[in-house]
Amino acid sequence: MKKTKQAHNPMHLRFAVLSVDVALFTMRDHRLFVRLIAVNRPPYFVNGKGLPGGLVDPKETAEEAVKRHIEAKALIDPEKTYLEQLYTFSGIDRDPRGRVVAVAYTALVPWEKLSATERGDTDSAFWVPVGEARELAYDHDEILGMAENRLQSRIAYTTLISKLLPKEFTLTEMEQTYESILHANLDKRNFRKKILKLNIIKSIGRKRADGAFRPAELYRFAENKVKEIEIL
Amino acid sequence: MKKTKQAHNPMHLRFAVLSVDVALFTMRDHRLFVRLIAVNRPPYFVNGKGLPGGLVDPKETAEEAVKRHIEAKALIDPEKTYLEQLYTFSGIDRDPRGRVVAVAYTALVPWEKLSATERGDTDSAFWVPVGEARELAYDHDEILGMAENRLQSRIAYTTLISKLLPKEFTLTEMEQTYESILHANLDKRNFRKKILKLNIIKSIGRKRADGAFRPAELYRFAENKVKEIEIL
DNA sequence: TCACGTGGTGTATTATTGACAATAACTAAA
DNA sequence: TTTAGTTATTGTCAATAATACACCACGTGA
Repeated sequence: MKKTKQAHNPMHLRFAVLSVDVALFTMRDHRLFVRLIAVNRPPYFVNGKGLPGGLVDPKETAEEAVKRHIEAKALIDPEKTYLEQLYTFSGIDRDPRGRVVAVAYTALVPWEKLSATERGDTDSAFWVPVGEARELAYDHDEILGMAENRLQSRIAYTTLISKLLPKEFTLTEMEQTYESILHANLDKRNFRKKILKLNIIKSIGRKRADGAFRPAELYRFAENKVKEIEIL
Repeated sequence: MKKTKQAHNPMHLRFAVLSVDVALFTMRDHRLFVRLIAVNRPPYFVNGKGLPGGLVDPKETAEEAVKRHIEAKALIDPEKTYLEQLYTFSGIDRDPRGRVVAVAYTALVPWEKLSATERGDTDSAFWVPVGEARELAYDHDEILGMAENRLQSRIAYTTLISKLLPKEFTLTEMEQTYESILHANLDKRNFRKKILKLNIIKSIGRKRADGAFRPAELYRFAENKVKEIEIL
């Protein structure tokens, strides 16, 4: 009888506050950074930090909400980012303000695509090396950890790395990006052989001179779409 | 000003109806089946079918809600199933009754674990071969399609198959399960070499006589946990 | 004991991986 | 112009893994 009564409640009496949170990553001189925002709500008054996020409006999808909050909270143009849904966190006490279910997203953006403002830090939004982003508000440590794990495994069997690299890049940059995310060293020769055989990137016939040494061949991704291929 | 006003609305005015849906799979004589339920709500009156699911209560997590609905709607003991979150669907018009956000799950259960009742079909809950489960209510075709895709890719690089096989199984059964899900033929000798080298299963030293022919060695999984290993 | 049907195994070939270091290209300073 | 300094680029060999492929083993029941 209890169950039946619940099941017959009008829908508007059943509600959950729905929110989105996003782990927005970029690769800044071979280190992975995440965009954090200041959290100044109880009980996170003192120097609180957390992932950008906020509520979902009744008339927007979760993805639209993420984009809106990336713009408003992270102060980054959402159109520059690549979004993937990560996981939905529905723990009852994950937010001290009440029942809030969060759909978490991972977002990637190449550092080179960002404007000077977007690269900068303010009191309310700032870039932090992933390794130093700890003790975040709510369950954001868990969300960030899951985002990092997922990123690590997905770059190994998809072309996701293309969403962190600039349009034109060298093989050394590509290799360093992998090494930084995977916390591993790759063999230069074997890496090049493997990547070139996959036909996911193509030389654009130009070189980049970056100092007093041999310039590196520039490449770009053959497709814009993220494909599922065994890379490493 | 509009944005500011929204942002300051009290939380209880921002709501979404949160629901869960589940693609519950089992492997019944080498074919993948999914559990469907009758859907008799407008506009799905005539012979409507859909995935089991329902609303999330304010005091339960999404996973608890899935388990509750697996029991109540699919008429299967949820403790027998293995659950994985699939994706959250937040399309504004996905449910004609109003705004309903769905957290979709995949559930797996070995056919051998089910009771006679659970194996049976009623008017309101029944097993259907995955290939024949089409034209479902709401966006359940999309959810089921995504669940099937995810299952296909995850059995290739995790030990997920263990959640579809009975406790004790033969190598032939294991191979047929892979073949059925992947819609592919595997080489018997190479399959056995590969699986045995991975050390994910161990012989239990007994055989199963299944007819007038040589009995097959029985195996069981070494670990209960689903591990991420390259299998195929 | 033999016919039947499934279970179980080995080998040879090819493809892939992984470990390894020398030369090329360019700049700037002597 | 020569040289020193720095990064870019390339190939070989050995080991391992992947693939293709066919026969005997084992148990049952006629």
